[in-house]
Amino acid sequence: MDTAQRSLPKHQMIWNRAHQAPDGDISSIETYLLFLRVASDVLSALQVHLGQYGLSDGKLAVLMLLSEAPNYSMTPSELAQQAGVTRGTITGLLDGLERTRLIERVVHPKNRRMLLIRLTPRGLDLLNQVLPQHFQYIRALMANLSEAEKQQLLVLLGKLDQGVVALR
Amino acid sequence: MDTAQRSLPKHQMIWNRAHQAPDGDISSIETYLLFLRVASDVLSALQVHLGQYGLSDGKLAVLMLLSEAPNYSMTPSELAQQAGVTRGTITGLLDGLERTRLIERVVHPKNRRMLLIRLTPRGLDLLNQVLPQHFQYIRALMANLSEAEKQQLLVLLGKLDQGVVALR
DNA sequence: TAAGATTGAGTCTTCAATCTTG
DNA sequence: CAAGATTGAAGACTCAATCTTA
Repeated sequence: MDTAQRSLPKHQMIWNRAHQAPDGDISSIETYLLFLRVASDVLSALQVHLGQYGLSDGKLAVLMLLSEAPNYSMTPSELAQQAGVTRGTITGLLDGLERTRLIERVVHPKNRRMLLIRLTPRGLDLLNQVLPQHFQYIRALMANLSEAEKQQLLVLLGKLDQGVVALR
Repeated sequence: MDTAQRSLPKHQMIWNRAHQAPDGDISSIETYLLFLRVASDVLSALQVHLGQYGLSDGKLAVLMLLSEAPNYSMTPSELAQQAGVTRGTITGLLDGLERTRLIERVVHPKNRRMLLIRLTPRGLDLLNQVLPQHFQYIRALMANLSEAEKQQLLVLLGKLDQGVVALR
């Protein structure tokens, strides 16, 4: 069976071109295109899932990071670095989280250039409500894979990631 | 070896919580988190790669779709549907592509509600320059996977995608 | 000068509202 | 009214410029 049959028309085009190309390496392209499609499906499903709680991936990350920080507090820069986004992005996420009272911005006692971001009780409550649901969501998503298949997938994803890293 | 060790701090947090949870299903969560990380790595690498030509994933899709259309022409709605984005998004992509003269908007001869988007010679040239490079890029990305591993990955991705579809 | 945070411009995406034409 | 395209508002992201404080 030809997996590319189920692809988007835009992928079908690449597919056609690859067949015409001198050194097409069809299986790499087929696998890559399927990966792209599954990745964007998984990502957009996650967005929908978290959207039900008014959260995004980035916002959830901020909440989780704060929940394990001493005093439920960190600076914006620390959050940016640990969540893997820029400081500019963190500013935007914090604006949203502050608007819904899930975090507070307080002045840093030691250094007036910095802020301390503190998880509010309301934020902690939401997190404790969301996380179990989130685990269940992940379990449902992976339900079609056996234990052995998950281990396989782990290995293969590792190799793919090595390829990405090598191109950086 | 523990793959989660290489994860972002934000993933480490989920990881900790999962271990505390009553029914953690650790391997599902571990696999899901690695998938998320590899997916965003692959997607952002693609963005960087296409950015070198002033293109994005969506813009490349538009160019490819047009390159195989009769007369190098399609309507915005057709493009939206086949590229898998909304009509609003297409308007924005076309604005960008028109600014750099890769496409033109011409009035539809049959129906004045519609436009015809036509690939310019310049657009076709760029596409013919980009595509071979793109294939080579994909080949490099997948270089760590053997033929058998690519086939395995194809199967596993299919199962993961079934999980996503089931949740919709 | 440098570090921390914010703001502004720009991209890509969505959805809802609007305008034109059928 | 319905269909096609655009626009506007909003979120999430980047990078570069700016403002404040050290």
